[in-house]
Amino acid sequence: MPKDPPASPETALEGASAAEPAPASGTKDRILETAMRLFHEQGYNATGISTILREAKVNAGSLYHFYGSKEALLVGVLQRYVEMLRPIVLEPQEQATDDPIERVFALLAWYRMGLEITGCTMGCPIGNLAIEVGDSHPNIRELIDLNFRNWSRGVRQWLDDAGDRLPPDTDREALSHFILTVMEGAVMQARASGDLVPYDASVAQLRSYFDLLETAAPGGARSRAKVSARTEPLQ
Amino acid sequence: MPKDPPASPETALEGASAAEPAPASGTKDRILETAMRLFHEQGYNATGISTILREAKVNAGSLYHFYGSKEALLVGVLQRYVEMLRPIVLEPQEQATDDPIERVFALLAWYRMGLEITGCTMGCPIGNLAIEVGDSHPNIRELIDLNFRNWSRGVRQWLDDAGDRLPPDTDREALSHFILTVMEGAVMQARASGDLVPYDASVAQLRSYFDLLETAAPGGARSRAKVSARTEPLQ
DNA sequence: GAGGCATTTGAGTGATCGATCAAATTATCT
DNA sequence: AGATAATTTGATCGATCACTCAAATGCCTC
Repeated sequence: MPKDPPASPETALEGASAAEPAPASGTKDRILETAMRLFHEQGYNATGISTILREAKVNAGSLYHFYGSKEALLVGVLQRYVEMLRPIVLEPQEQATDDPIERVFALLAWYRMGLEITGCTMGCPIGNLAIEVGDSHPNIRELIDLNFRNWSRGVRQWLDDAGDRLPPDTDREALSHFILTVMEGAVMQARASGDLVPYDASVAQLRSYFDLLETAAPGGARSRAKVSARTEPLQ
Repeated sequence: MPKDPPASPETALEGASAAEPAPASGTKDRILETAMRLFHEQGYNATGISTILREAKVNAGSLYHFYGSKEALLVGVLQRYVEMLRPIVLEPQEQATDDPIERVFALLAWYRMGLEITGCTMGCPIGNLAIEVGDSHPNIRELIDLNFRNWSRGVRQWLDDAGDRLPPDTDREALSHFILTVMEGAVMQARASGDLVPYDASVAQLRSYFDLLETAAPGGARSRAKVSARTEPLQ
């Protein structure tokens, strides 16, 4: 059973503020968090500096004192996401369950919660930026890639932890990329359709894939309780 | 063996122009095709009307004679994509192979070609718009969704054609959404990483899933030639 | 409390945004 | 040819864009 209900994706961001020893102003953090929220809600290009200034209650000079340009602000946002990945995204799932494979699906359920709360309007902030500004400047693309690679590496650790529940020749590196692929693609489709049906369908297919993999693993076909009839070995 | 090499995703667009009885000007088409290309290359928000005007060699008044606003132009682009889906995207794969499941992977190989040609800088134009402008206005979201639903429906037809090569209780509707999910997510990751590795990894995992499904199908484990060791029933 | 540095103020920069419109031109039809 | 409609021209609109900067204010140390 779950140990601890993880915070929703949309409320989890605030929790990362008080981590550092409160370095003076707070203005810089307010700018960063406002930019993070607006970039997520509206996208990077659609978010004007003036909107950030208004919502963060900051003057233009202050923003440009801390961040030399809008792009530098984006870099700051992406660096923050790198910092937040483990404590906000991965660790809550590790708290939620000890089962390494269930952690994968707990993570997918966490993103589902983000979709549900926003009525399928806001997707993965990194994925959004990957598509909108992914190839504008090299260091930005690399920061987005870093977020993705860390995400996949975290999932990959879980897959490694699953041991012989997966077939020994399973390409766990590829499988971890695949899981990120499924999450991002499913979120995109949920936003386009305006409901969670395609998201749930994709997660269900991924679950079916894992069931088949576990059935094929040396651990045996009986390791999991509810394996659908179609995953039985030949009758 | 393949019957006919399908045109690449990046050159296929031009072929759809001469379909109609050449209705006068050509200006409208030139505007639409230029907008289609620029939205794909740069995104919707990052593309200025002035750029479209310059590259299409058209004056502002002409554009606004045909399209009342930038958003109306986007609607025109999305409608064009709806028209192009079957002749440009789906039918070439049906020409390429008769095997319904191989058509799925031929389609994925087609998108891979688009990534390869552009050096992993341009993704799926619909997916890009889904994320960037997906929830700006309802009719736009619906047009994007229409593109996705038609895409999935086409794939779903192939899955139906596969008959008993898939387990009878397979949720083919969900599986067709899943395939779109994998394509879009894999394209996103390829753009972020700047190479095709995560794309190929995701497609390989999807292939592995299909192998497992086919093995579990009543048609039997021996229907396909090269099934990896891990897909064997219990040893 | 004086000096020095970080931060904040907020008016203002030129550039570009999407969009407008009257006039000129071209095409279509009688 | 003449009338009517469709299309094209291109200057121009106000709004907003990302951004600058000199001056004012706060904060810390000595």
